Amino acid sequence: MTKRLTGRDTEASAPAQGREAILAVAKKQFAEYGYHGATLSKIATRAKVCKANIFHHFGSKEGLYLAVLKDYCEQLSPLRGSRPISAPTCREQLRQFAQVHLENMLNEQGAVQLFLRELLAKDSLRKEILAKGVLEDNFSSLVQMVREGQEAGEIRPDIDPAMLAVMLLGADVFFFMARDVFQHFRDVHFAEAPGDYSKALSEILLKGCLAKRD
Amino acid sequence: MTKRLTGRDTEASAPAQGREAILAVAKKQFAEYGYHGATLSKIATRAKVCKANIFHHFGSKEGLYLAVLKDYCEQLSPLRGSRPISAPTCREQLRQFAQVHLENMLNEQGAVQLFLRELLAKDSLRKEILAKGVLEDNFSSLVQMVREGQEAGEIRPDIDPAMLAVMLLGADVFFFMARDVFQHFRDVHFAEAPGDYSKALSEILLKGCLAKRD
Amino acid sequence: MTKRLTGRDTEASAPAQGREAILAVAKKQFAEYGYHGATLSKIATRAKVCKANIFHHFGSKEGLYLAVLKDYCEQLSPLRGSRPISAPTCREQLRQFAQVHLENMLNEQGAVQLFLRELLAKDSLRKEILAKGVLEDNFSSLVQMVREGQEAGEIRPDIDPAMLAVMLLGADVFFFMARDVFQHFRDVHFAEAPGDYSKALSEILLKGCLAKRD
Amino acid sequence: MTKRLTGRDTEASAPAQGREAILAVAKKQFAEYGYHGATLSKIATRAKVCKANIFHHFGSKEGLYLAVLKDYCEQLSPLRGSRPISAPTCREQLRQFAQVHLENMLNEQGAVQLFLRELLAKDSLRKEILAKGVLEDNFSSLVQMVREGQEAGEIRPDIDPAMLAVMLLGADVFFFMARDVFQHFRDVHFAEAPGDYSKALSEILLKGCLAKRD
DNA sequence: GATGAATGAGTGTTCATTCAT
DNA sequence: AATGAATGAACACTCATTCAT
Repeated sequence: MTKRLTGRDTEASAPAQGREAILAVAKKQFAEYGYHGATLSKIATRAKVCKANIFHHFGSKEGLYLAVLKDYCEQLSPLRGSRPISAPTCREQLRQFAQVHLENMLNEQGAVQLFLRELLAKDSLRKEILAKGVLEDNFSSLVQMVREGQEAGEIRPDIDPAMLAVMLLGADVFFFMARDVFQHFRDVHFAEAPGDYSKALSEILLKGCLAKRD
Repeated sequence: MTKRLTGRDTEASAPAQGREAILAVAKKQFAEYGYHGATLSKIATRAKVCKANIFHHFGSKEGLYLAVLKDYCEQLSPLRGSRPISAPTCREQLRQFAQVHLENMLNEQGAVQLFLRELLAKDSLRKEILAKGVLEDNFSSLVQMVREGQEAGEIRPDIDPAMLAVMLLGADVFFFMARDVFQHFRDVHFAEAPGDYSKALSEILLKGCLAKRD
Repeated sequence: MTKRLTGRDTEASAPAQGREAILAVAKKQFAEYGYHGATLSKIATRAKVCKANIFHHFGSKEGLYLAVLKDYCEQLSPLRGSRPISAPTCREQLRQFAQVHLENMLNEQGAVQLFLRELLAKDSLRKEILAKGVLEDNFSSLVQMVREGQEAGEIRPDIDPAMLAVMLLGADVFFFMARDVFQHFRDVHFAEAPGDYSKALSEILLKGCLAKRD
Repeated sequence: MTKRLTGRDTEASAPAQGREAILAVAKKQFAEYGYHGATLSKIATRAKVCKANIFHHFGSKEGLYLAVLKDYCEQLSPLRGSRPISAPTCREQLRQFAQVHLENMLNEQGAVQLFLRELLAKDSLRKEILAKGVLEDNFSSLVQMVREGQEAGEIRPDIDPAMLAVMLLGADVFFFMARDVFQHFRDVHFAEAPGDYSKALSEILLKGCLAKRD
């Protein structure tokens, strides 16, 4: 009775309380400053809870970080299905995938930032488990997609499907990381237009850049 | 006469002294653990100098970090010319570039790790100045290369040169970041063969992945 | 029940705990060695608390110092009333004031030492706020006292009341500061007799030193 | 030949060099911040010399401080004679002394600040030796002056000459210390007029504040 | 006479963590 | 579930000092 209902807090940006408030703030902090750069004091302050309360809920900084990681995972995984890839031809599927994937990354900046940082770390403890879990989803979807395209005779059979997948994902990751810097390059016109970027990307992936020689 | 010969230090990884010793250790530590993860105590211990000496030479942790960044920059920039790209056709130049660029990244893992981490940070102070300086070198080389290919009629004129550059660099960056994870993907066969990766990469960039329809 | 009785701590100099223990030690240290001469390590050790605990309670060295200053203020202010000045004639009131004021200073050596040091500093931030608060109390009491004496025709009307106040307070301050040195002056006989000092002081203030010429 | 003549540097405020430059800066710093508040790094920087050079000339911080103290002493002692006290009557001599003494203090703020700080310290090592040396000069002059006045029947014989001396010096010391604070007291009109202060001071000392009763 | 490099002990401060309540 | 007090270890940084040149 004395306890307030906290059920609907997840919807919208209503100020969560207790455990959830901590988690929400921690996600931001870890994403922005990395594991070592983030501090429990700051997280506690911003979440308007006592520092000791963090330990009550998460046991340790490491524990909190893992909870953040897990939360980000759950937040990321279902997204792939948010706008289902469905098109008759493989080339069209790839175009859609390129578009949707980049959109998702930009919608989940915190999660992506954290994962990429994890990739750069040397621990390899969490790196394998987590990054693999997130990457593999997208990766095997793509590979499967390409394989079907090859079986349908649409994609060249001498193409390594994994290679294609890496190129698409890599282009998106690089865009995500360097978009701030791109804005200061005069040769770049797509810095603020992810849609155009995705289109041009899939175009080159499909047709290559060589002029047709006849 | 009274001065000790330190000549051979430059050659191998012989223990440098004073300022250089600190810088060398700091480069490793910052690359491995990031700015916040690295500690001056550890750096001092490993460099076999007094902690206070770091401040004598670099003023502050920030100062040391900037010196490291600057040093990595100078170490990275001239690399582009280390194995000069020279081939009659543009497609061959791109193939060479893909190869050399990835090799360079793998040879300078510390520098690259640091730069990528910097890209993920929010400072934008160092990000712009440094990442721009390093990225732009490779970037504009590539763009120029593609432009010439277009003028020679070798590359499709409707291709955005910057787009091609981003795809190539992005694929390399992504390979660099995720290679550890790749090793655990069964679909991936190039994880430990950067040479093959570069070849397949440029192949797709040039010809695309679509089957020829005639 | 489970809570320990701490009641008697206030009475004597029993070892206070936590915040109060720190404050008590800090007051001594700052008074004895000044702001820069005092160190938090020493304060923590003597207060038998962890150094970090000081920051938990006071935020910073500056914060602790200000708390000390504030505490000394409250300790000093009510003293004026401790032995209320009450006498029919103004001359008697002045005699009493001279006596009581010097006694108070000698009873609160720590506070006085700190205040005088603060007067010699250049901050002017704390100087104004604090010294003013403490000085003004005594100062305006004296001025008011003299004014009433003038209205009653007891004190010469051409006397500046503020001047008289400064002379009385100044003589006490100087005695406080130099009493150690006075002991080695053969001409001085009042060094260890503050009572005599106060008496002689008010005598001269009232009657002057000139021989009566008639 | 290669060495510049440094002889006349002492005159005027020409930028001294080496030892003298250090001493000049150290005097300011010690006076302003006290022994613990002043740092050799700052002194070295401001004197535009190497920190190690300070040790070359003065051996240690303590050594430098003592040199400063000695220098201030020499600077202060002869001042009493700068404007010789000479008047037929004792009362006039006292008036002159009050005036000259306060002037001297205000002209030598650094020295005075340092000495007063020393008086507040607990070392009593230097306190006795130095403060005594400086104080005693003024003190015994005054006492002697008063004694002669008493012998000449000008000063009341029941006055303790030391007491009169302490009151005069104390009033000046207090003015020196609190003059910044005085400016914010509405009752005080002499804060920026040391001349008036000295006059009023000697007036009260001589004649007292009581109204003439007949 | 003067400097730059180097140092050990110490500074104030912050860290993640624990505990009693 | 939540808090304030407390802690030890570590943090970046400054101190006065030394030494070879």
